Amino acid sequence: MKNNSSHQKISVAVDVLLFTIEDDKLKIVLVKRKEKPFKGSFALPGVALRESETLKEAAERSVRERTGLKNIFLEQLYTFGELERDPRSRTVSVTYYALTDPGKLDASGADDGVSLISVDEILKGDPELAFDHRGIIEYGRNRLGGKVNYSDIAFEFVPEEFTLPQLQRVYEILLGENLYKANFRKMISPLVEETGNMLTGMAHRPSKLYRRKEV
Amino acid sequence: MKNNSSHQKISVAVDVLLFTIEDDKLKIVLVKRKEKPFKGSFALPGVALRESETLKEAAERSVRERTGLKNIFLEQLYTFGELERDPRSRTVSVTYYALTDPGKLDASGADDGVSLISVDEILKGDPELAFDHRGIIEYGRNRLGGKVNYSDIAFEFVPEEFTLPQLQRVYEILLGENLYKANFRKMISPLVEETGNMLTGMAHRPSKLYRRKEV
DNA sequence: TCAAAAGTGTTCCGAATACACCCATGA
DNA sequence: TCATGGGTGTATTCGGAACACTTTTGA
Repeated sequence: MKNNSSHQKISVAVDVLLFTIEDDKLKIVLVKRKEKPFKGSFALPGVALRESETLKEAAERSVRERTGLKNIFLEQLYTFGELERDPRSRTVSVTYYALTDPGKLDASGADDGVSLISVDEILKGDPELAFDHRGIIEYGRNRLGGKVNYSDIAFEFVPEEFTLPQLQRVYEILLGENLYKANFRKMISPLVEETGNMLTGMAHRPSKLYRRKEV
Repeated sequence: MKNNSSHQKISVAVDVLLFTIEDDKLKIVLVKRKEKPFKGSFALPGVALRESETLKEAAERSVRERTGLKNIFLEQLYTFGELERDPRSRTVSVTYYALTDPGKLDASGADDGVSLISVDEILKGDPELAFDHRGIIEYGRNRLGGKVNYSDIAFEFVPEEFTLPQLQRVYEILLGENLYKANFRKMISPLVEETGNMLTGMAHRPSKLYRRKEV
């Protein structure tokens, strides 16, 4: 950190990867660009960092302005600073990833121009995204996969009350592999407690509802 | 990432945590500040990001300018953006951590004003550091501890040829706990191969020298 | 009464843990 | 010959992987 009297012509952006799971698929919130460059393409929701806000506050603002969501899980992902990432000017992008269950997202009243897109499809190249955002999403997707096993992020994708089969599907989608029911339950049971409610109405045995246990 | 025609008065710095292990202690390279603020205090070596360089290139430059080292292990750590971190101006600091064995560091001819300080001492509060650099080092130290177990970073702290007891000490220092010799060897043996050389001159049985095996 | 998915107990296996012992050197 | 640390084999424990089975509902 040197004294920087000469003036930097470098912009700082904060972009957010807002993930959710819907229809058994990992999806991400993208916005359609209304301006050049990449007009009409999908891009990550992002903001220019203001002098009066921290990085995390900027990320929260980005989420709030596009989706109305507040108080959701938000962690810094990585900072991207390649030279040609933004054709307009040299821009460093500090990225955050946010997680939510689709219920909250539906209820929050998102803007028009906000879409939920399958991450798998994006990584296959369809649709094409603005800037280097596909690469950023790929990086974030990998981080998610790694974090499932040694953190509690999976709980962020389900409502407060959830069934164990629901939670297991979250793990399976994030890990990209199927898990054995009995083993999953043994692994997860110290972290959850029954609410006493049941989820009924299915054409099979009802499942117990659980909540996350405070540890 | 919004069109940012209005001008940001935000500086981007790149600071580096250059760790090494010397005298059985984890140490970090610090520089003594010659200017206000925090004149005379130790600080992380850092540079102001230039328009023409990537973040990683800036980190490499920071290491090279202070220590002469090139081609060492370097990974992004975190980006710090609290409002009052730098009293001069709003500064976002993208941090990297670098690892090296002390032999390379000695041989590289570091500047005056460059010191190797014990990380444990710093975390205890002595010496006090400039800016929020103590907190940054604490964050980096924790990351190192976590990474030891699922990556190969320990090898970065030893020379190309090393003994298993040396490598075990690296693990122990990074983990902060002692390991069982036999178990450590079983864990590490798939990753190393004998060079055929021995380290002699000790008042006990000589130890075999190993190199990292390409996997 | 049957399909479908929820829910549970038990075995099996391999890796991490712990322990016990032998080996080669300098002094 | 002894202190010191290098080096190795084996028993034990624990958690994850795999399997087999029972339960409860709607249709």
